[in-house]
Amino acid sequence: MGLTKSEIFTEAQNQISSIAKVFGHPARVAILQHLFKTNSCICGDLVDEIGLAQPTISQHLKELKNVGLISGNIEGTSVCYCIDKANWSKMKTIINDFLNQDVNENTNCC
Amino acid sequence: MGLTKSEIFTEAQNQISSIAKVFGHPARVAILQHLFKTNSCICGDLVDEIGLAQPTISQHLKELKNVGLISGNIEGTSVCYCIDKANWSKMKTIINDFLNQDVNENTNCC
DNA sequence: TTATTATATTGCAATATTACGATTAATATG
DNA sequence: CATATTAATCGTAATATTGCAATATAATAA
Repeated sequence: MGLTKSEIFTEAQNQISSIAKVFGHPARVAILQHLFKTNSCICGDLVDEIGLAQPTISQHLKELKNVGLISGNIEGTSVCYCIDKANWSKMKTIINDFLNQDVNENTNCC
Repeated sequence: MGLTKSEIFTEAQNQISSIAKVFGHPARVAILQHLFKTNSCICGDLVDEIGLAQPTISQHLKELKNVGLISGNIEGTSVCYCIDKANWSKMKTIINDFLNQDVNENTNCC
């Protein structure tokens, strides 16, 4: 197997998990933090910042692009990446709604 | 390869990603939602609720236990699971701090 | 045109994850 | 005790992910 049975889950459950999955690798967390920290578009210096090979960084950037969290603008021979603010907000709402669930103190048994 | 290079990332980055990784599968999202919804401990009926085999559910529960998000109490021949509220709160803070980063509007270029 | 530079893609090896049947361990119940 | 019930563990097959060398592509510079 090794194949997630997405069909048996709700769209919301699949959405939450696919967003979370993207955050589930330290390189992608580091890339996002760097994009936030510099407050501007970042190109190839991510390879120097993070200690991974260029194709590996490129692959992680692609995954971040696929879920829409970042976008890239071509600037001469380099590409300029930055956070997609609108999608970041949407995503934040989805994750927050999930995290802010609360257990009912009364009926809990452990 | 296939081995994440955790050594090159900060402890915080690794912590964020390992929490997110747990949410990165719809079955675990569904399990947590069910534990919240029922407001009480759930045992083997997770297997009926979610459409996965018993060993698979057991494996996902183990991962949730490993990061401390749930705990299980043995009750006769069955096991009673519930959200670990204290750890859930701690985790929520860590993820929220990451999600609430904001880009500086002024210096953004895309 | 021919470099040069920067990023993407391909291909592949190593490892991880998902899922489940079979089995085991522990506790109930007759 | 024998047997059912419940959940964990083991073993394994299928697929996914991570990482990188090699190569391709695209844009600019000389």
